[in-house]
Amino acid sequence: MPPETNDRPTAAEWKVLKIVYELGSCAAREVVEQAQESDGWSASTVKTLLRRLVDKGHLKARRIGTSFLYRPSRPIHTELRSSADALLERATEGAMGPLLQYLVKRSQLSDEELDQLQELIDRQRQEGRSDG
Amino acid sequence: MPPETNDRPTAAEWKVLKIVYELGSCAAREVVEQAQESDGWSASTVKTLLRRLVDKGHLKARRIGTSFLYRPSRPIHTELRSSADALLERATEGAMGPLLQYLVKRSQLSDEELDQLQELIDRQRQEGRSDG
DNA sequence: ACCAACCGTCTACATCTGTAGCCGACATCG
DNA sequence: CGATGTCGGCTACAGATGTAGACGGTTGGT
Repeated sequence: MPPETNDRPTAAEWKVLKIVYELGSCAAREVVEQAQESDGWSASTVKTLLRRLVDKGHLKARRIGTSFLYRPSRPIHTELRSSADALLERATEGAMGPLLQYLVKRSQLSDEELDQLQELIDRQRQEGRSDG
Repeated sequence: MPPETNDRPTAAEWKVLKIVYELGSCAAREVVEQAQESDGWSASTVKTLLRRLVDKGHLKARRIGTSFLYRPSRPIHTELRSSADALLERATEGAMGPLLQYLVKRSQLSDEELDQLQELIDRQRQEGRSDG
């Protein structure tokens, strides 16, 4: 099993990575179009970023005739957790509470998601009690 | 008022920035000590990072005799929100729910923080209803 | 068979990052 | 006053990043 590279995507790479996540499985051209619209990048730029993402292991490229079909190597949750970890490392004692409030506010969660978060919070209270 | 530079701290810079946040207001030497312990960085490296953080506007340096007293330019929440924004930009539709669960789990919030988050969630439900 | 459109590859290059050595100024201990 | 330790400043430099042009192969039309 080719090891999951752990080199994180850079900011620019994340933009195209996100596009691929949204498109699912796609050709370079589709990504180029999207990126051109949203960021004004040239085709070359996008192609370079796609290549680097493949090199780093975030994308898989499957050859189809003359071109490639790109798709994410891992579920987006895995990638996002990696970004989230950076946040956890940066937060000082007591900073996560307010930060999470900020995130929840801006996330516009659905009722269902709010319910799930709610349940998790209840569970956390339990654990907190029994844990010290 | 000198404008808040919007150049975000890099990963390495964040490490020393965090140390300064934890120490409050401190001399370079204290930061160097901490960083040496936690990351094995040379004094030079830490000094470079401090300087860059000052250049970018994340730290203020006040001259005290021959040396400097460093302190954060803004509350850590402001800096963290900036990092959090990156996360929000990266998340695709429906990805924030699970991601927030992950963050809440790893954050080990206090009962008080859990209560506040809870309240916020309740408020969010209200808004969601009236908002569509 | 030829030309246009398209595709991925190679190359380029200014900047930014990570990491650190060396130096001169000042201070501190004798 | 001289030796020694500190401190910030300057310089360095390899590797990562952001951004893109040029090129050669292929394909689809005519």
